[in-house]
Amino acid sequence: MTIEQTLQELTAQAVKTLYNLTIDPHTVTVNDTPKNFVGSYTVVVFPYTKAAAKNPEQVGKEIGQYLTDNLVFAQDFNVVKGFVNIELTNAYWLQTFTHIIHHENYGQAPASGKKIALEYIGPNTNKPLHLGHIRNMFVGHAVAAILQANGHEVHKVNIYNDKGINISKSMAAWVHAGNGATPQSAGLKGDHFVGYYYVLYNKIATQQAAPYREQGMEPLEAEKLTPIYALAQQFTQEWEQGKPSVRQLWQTMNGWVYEGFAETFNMLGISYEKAYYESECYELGKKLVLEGLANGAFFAKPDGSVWADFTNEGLDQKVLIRNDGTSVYITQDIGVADLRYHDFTPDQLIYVVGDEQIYHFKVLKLTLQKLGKPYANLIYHLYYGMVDLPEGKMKSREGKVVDADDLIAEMLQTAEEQTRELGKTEGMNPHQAQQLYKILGLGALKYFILKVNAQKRLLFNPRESIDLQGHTAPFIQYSYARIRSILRKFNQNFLLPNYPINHLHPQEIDLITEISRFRQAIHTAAETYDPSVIANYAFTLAKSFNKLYADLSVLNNPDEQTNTFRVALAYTTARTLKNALHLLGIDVPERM
RNA sequence: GAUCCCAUAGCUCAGUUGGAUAGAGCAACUGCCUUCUAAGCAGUAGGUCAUUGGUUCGAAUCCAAUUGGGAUCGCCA
Repeated sequence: MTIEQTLQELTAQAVKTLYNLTIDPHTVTVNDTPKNFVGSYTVVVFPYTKAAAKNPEQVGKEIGQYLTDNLVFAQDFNVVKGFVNIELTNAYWLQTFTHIIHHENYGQAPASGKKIALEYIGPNTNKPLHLGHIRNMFVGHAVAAILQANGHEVHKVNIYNDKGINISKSMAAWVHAGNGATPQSAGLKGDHFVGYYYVLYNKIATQQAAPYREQGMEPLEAEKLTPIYALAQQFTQEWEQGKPSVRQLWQTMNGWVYEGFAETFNMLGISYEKAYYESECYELGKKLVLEGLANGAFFAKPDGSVWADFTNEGLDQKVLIRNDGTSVYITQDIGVADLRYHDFTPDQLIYVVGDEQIYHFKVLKLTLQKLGKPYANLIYHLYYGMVDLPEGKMKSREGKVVDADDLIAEMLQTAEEQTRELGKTEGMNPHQAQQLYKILGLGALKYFILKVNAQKRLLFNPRESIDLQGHTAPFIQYSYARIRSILRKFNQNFLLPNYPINHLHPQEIDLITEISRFRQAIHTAAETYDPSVIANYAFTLAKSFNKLYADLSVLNNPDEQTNTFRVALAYTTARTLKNALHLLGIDVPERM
């Protein structure tokens, strides 16, 4: 039982004994005592003043006394208004700390038996990754790690939207204007190479559509009349028919893209256990839809298209198979869900996908319910907000995007410049220095994105480089590196079973308190699927250590016991910082 | 038109199941490196928690309305 739970139980007992009021211990509010008051935990007693028929101050004193009398670890208490602040004994803190230092994986929950399949990344194969994917990857990776730390079995999977009109557009432009070029001949990363032709397609289509638009036609309609669109459309149909030359070209261009993606994933430390491909799932999706049509879950329109009706659920009708018999986006997701369910038999299917698709996943869930699938209710759409540029939302078609690879390169460069400026590379060989730039640059980028609650929109200004000071990953990494430096200097065994320290410094207690919160932080982050909980936790812990470091000496105290104890405390802090950052996919340097 | 999301310091964000005087970082200003790494620490200044009403001992937090911003409602993905 945690100390909070103990305090809840005892408060319920106190209320029963003192005022003959029976309450559920879970309803007792126990908070961390704010910094400007004395104490560690605070019990709120306002709710019991009526039953006690006394003022809050009086009730606080009585309950405080009861708690102090009945809790071994209670040292003292004070009452401010209706708040009872409990001070705990040094013995409690030492015991807490001893427990943590002996548990390398403190914070990790025991196995829950819950199995989760988590989908993330989900790129289209017609263009390179951008800042939106970066947020997706960081959030997905972090949430997976956090759920794992909370005891769940997590299977990370990816989905490639590898077929359809957008890929056909890149193909059409390449056939139209590529002259047999390859990424090698063009000197481009594969995904950028294919993306170049996607942008080129849009240029050509815009040019060809100009006369129609001048007649007042909508751009989307005008595009459909262009020869380049006709070619893309033709590829799409021939692809569905399985025409070998089209399949061959498709495979080649997708192959280039996958090579490019792999490089970026590798750079970012992003991985997945299994990839699904739309091209391999849409037929299963169609089959399931047709089964639904046969058993009356869906209906057909006169033109042959297949629909689901959600008007009873307050939504619209939704097309599932087009009148030409081809599948739409949701059709593949039906097939993917089915495959994934049978691959992993998970207890939950998490989809890390942007909030623009909230409606899509609502419909997907309802569609699977209509099909009577057991996994319909396992679906959880973990959505994140769009990334805004100062000018507004990113738009791929207009080339208004922040490219992932460019951004990574800029971060490494920023990290290098600042590191050199501070003269931190002294004594490092070029390889070590490069490693450090990467740890710091990518750490700063990941932290910048993950410290914001994933569901909120994120503002990114490409003209202002991401800070390396303040509320950032390097701040936390710096605390870690400082501690590593101390440990190198100390160079003795400090894992003693007992610390005969009678006078714990308040800042030492603060730090132990902060370290001990890691378990709760993981729990909260997992429950809310929110990496920012961990990001903020790590920052608070680092700050707490930095303050102690500035005010007290860790290893230059006159008495050896204090040195040993503080080094152990620093060691545990570093370990916790490292573990916390690891959950965010962020590395730590030994020196910086 | 309908559904959903958001609104906290100049800027970017925290703020637990409702709890004390709403907190950080950046930017501005002031101190602190002969002692363990100054990517740090301490301090000053900065707020009508969008507005109004309601529930409550207590509301940034819950409810309603209003205002402003955004997303979605494609035989795009």
